[in-house]
Amino acid sequence: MIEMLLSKDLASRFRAALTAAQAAGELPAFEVAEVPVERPKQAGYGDYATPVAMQLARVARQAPLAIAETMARFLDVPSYVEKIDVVRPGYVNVTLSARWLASQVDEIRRQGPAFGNVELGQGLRVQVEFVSANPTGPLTMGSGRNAVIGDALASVLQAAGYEVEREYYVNDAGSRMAAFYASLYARYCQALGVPEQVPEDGYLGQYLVEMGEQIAAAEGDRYLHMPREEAVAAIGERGLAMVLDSIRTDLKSMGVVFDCWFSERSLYERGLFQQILETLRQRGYIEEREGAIWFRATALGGDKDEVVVRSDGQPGYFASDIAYHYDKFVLRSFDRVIDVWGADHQGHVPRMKAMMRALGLDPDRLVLLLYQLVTLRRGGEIVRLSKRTGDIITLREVLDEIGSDALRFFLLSRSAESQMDLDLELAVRQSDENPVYYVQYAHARIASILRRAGDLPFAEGDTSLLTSEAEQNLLRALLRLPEVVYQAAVDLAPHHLTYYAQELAGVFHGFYRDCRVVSSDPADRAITLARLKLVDAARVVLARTLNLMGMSAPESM
RNA sequence: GCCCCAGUAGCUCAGUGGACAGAGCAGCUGCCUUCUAAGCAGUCGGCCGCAGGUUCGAAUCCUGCCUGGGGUACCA
Repeated sequence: MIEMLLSKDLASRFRAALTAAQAAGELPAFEVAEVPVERPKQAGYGDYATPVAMQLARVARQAPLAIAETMARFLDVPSYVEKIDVVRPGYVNVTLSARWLASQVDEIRRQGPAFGNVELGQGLRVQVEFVSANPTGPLTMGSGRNAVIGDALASVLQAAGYEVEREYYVNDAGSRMAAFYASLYARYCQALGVPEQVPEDGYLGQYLVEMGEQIAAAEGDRYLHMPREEAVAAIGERGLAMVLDSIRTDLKSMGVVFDCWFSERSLYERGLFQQILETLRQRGYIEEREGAIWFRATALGGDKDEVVVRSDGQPGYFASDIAYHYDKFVLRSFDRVIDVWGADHQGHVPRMKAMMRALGLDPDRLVLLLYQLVTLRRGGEIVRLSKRTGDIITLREVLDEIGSDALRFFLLSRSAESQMDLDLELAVRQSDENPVYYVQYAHARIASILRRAGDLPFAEGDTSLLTSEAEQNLLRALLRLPEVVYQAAVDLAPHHLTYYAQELAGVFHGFYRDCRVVSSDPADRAITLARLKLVDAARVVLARTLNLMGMSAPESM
């Protein structure tokens, strides 16, 4: 069974201590809220601390220090704690027992790849829908950030005890696709020497020229003999399949694999959209105006109404979104859905929330996770991106240049709401100094030590020998993973993993400096076995951390 | 105009109510006979955009302003 997080356990013990002190008449009656337990930034203040006494000073009408002392006196001190200190303004500091810390080596090794899991989700079903780029061309760097955030978030939520499904929403309907089909048709014609213009709002990228040539080479001019509309549709289908195939390939080479590819078009083919539209109409959330059909978002807290069916009779993107989210929540009954969106879609958030209300669903079950866009530079020069004009840096190009591990780490290492600059020249030039190698190198070092150990029976190692500062620091760092997973899952912020990974690697490198592990001196046998066991536990934790980030854990570098 | 995100070390960014504000890169000084120097140790570097306010305590919360990015009713 997975143990409770120490910080949560301590919080409840502090709370119980306050209540007990009240019952004993040593503290006045007041509402005891949740007790904050934090990790002191400064060394020397222990492993955990609570400032709760300062917060209670006013309501308890006592000096913070007195409250802290009283609370400490009534505290049921758990076996993993070495000592409790009450200090200066009113902090209560908790120091973990060295012996208990060392004993966790066995616990980590016992849990293996499951170490780091926490019970937060309790089996709740969560869908993470991400990437979902229009299949009109190759994936861009923006989709790369989306993929990395979505995939790592899904992994973190799984580790936190949720039942997670990864989904890609294929926008295979609508006006953008029509423009794509017409553009590809034009390129196909041009490849055969037939003059045909790419439409005004079409896609100008070079990749479409190549696709047109490929189709011409494979099929000859047979599409030219069809009625034009039929030919555009047939070539479009073919182009869609080609693009989806390349998208799938690119994502797979980043280690991103989806459980479900959901077709937008299917929402219409199944009649689901028409059905939901009727439901909303009956509920009074639909009205016709200026020849279009509108969703009355303003009646449900939205900032403005939204067109569902345009005056030309074509359903807009929002029409699909309504049916799609009905399908997610009602037909597939996900408890929670997280849509990962670029910040350029932020304007839709209020209407999505309004839509949830219109469907009779709790808006909080839908989370729109927005990430700011990536600004690409080449040597300081901003590279403007547009799939339509064809001025793009593809995800594939960057992957080929710096590799999946480095790209994932880089794109994951900033919080979603922070805009980020990626200088392509720098990314390539600094690749040797990239933190990704720092972290992976620690894993390779561990593997090297374990190889050196040969068949030494370190499973027999006596962990109580692991008392030095370097060993204890490493133990503390290893035990932080569950807390990091917990926090990343609560905040929906997988970037915490990258900072933890660097810290863990740093602590390990320090341990490596201070502690010779494999000694040839027979007198050192006991400490060698104990340290090998610790190193093996470090391997487990570092590998899990890399795995959660979707990165490889190399045995050698 | 209005709405959203950001503004923290030379650069890229963590930290969003608690103890002297952190990391990586860049700069400077040292460390390889010994399990991988893609490493380690040290050092330099900050009116946390500006001005008020709330609080025992503010980079963190509130108000106003400045700067950058994004959005803003029939594109997605």
